[in-house]
Amino acid sequence: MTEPSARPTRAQQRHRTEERILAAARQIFAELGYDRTTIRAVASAAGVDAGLVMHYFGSKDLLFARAVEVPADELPGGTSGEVAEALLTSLGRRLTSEPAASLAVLRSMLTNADAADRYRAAAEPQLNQITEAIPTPDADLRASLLSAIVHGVIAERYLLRLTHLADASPEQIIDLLRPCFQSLTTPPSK
Amino acid sequence: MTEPSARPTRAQQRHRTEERILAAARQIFAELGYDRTTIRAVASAAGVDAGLVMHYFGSKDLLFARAVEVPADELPGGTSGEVAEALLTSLGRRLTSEPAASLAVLRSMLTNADAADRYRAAAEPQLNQITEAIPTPDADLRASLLSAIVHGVIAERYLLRLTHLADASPEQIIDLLRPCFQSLTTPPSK
DNA sequence: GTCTATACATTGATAGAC
DNA sequence: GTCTATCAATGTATAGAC
Repeated sequence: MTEPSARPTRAQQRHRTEERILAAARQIFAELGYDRTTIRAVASAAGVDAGLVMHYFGSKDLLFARAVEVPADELPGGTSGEVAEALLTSLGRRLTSEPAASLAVLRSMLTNADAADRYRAAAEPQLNQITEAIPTPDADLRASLLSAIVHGVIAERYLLRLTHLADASPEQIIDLLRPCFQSLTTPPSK
Repeated sequence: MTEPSARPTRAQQRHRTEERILAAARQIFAELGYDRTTIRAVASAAGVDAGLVMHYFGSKDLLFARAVEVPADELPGGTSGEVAEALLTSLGRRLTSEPAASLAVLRSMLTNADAADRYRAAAEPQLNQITEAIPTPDADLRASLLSAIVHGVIAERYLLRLTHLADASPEQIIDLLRPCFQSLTTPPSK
């Protein structure tokens, strides 16, 4: 037993550089997507060597996996109307400060099978929860459409930067989408 | 002047192989995206050599440009209600038989600046036409949201293959989205 | 016109020095 | 623990033979 209050240079130092590498990876993956991101670029941004990154994470795939792993955000269920509003607030949160990890997945989604799987895995519990709250036979399709809308808006705002979408305030976007979400979460009035 | 009815092996033969290469390129770009698509794979799929592809198109970028160039589909304008319905029919058409060129652009959009520009260029006239038909100050934002929804649905159906979205019939999707589109194209009833 | 051979750069990954 | 040196593979692009 060495003194417990001493600075543990070993594991602590490693953990710090590991976090630094992960932060750099998240940012670059989000900017360039999976394919265009190189180990060298990540290492350089983190101020370390490329070999060290490999030494820590084993491969580019594993680095990507570690960089984008994120606890699925909680989405409270409830009645159909409540779910619609919860989805809107969730969207609002993601429209104000979107974590780099989600953007990395979004951008890599279409070119990396791993990213696509991650996206699906993250979306599935959300989809199920939404599905349960919608009292129609086509609830699963409605939930999928809601998911598609959310991700379409985020993608075109953050990744594609369509001007009008990028400039608008989250509140404005949410207000415009509210009728959409309500119509999708409630059965036809017929 | 050689006999006009003879088979012009020169230009005609070239044109045929060029078209074969372009068809192969469209398909592979749509499947793999810009980055993962290699000249070699395109050449192989077209039954020719990689050098020939370079000889014809000059570079990978130019090949991509030629492969995905497509006349912007006409979107008739009109009143806000008519535009909503026109958008839905347009979406329905793209949900039944989507040309490979559009999918190639969609998949490459997030990783290739060229593809992103092409996407914007193709979307802009549509956006303007929609904007003009909506009689509200935030018409441009509404148009952008409509665009985001359309592309979100297409991306998750064709590229990500979310099961419920991939299995649903175009009519079912359109019917569910109709209220959304109407609420976005018409001013608040207030 | 079409294909072969190859130059040149870049990348992911490995082994070993400090 | 961190970095240098290097390997092997891949991909774009070029030059030239047939």
